[in-house]
Amino acid sequence: MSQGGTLMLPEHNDSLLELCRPVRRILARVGDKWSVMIVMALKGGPRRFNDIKRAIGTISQRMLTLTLKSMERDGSVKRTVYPTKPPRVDYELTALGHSLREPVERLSLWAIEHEAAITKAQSRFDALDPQG
Amino acid sequence: MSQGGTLMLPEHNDSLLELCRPVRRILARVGDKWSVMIVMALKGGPRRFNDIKRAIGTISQRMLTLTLKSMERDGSVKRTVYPTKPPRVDYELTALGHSLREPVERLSLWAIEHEAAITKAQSRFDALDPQG
DNA sequence: CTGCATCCAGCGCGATACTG
DNA sequence: CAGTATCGCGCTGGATGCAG
Repeated sequence: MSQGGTLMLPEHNDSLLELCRPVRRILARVGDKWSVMIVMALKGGPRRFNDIKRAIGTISQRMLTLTLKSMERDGSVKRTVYPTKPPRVDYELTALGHSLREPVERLSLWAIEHEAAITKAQSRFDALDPQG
Repeated sequence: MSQGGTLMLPEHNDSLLELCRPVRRILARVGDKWSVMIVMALKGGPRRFNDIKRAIGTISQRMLTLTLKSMERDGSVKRTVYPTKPPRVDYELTALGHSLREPVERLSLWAIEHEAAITKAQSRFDALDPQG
């Protein structure tokens, strides 16, 4: 679905807020500190653990492991172990993971487009409301 | 921008990950526990503080205040005080706030569409990996 | 190379009580 | 009705060390 034009969410009644729970669950995943970076890093195809780690640069090993595992649990990342020596583990987006890319990139574009406006609004706000 | 078809984010090189920082900042906002629910609640027009609170139902007064304030700071919510007695305060989405609705709803639709698949993937994963 | 366990600091957020 | 202040718990996430 989500064909061409209009979006089909209901108006602001309370049943809408019921819908928000799964949405929130997902957004919490996507909005956590690293998921989006990982989606981006895996955009071009399979990558190895330390390759991803280097690409992101500032992520700790712990958080990379944890985030990858929860994304694997969600079914958006596939983990493949090659029993070589030393071991090699590849991660890649599943179909579900790739389908997530589009809305995520849309939100990313929004963020990039409006970053300046937001920063400016914040400065203005902080000027009027010194440490409020 | 974000005209019709394809998205224009760069491929998975490292400069992309630079872009991720502002994106992450925004997603952290959007992905926090309440922002989306508030965007949804304000979708139809201005609402009063306790009206929003009732609509969401489970939000604490503290978090509603804090989230509204940070959204106001971001420039996505406008706060209007009517000096009546008792006081009345309306909150509404600004143009920026409304522009956020579209990508947020897109992600919401994704979440709704794929919730079942995700839940199923999680069950399957948990079955294979008992409390791992 | 990959990835788990442990320890620990910080803050997100809810509960509660109080003000104009 | 709208908003602030305080307290406390639990989770997030970084650092470090160990193991296959």
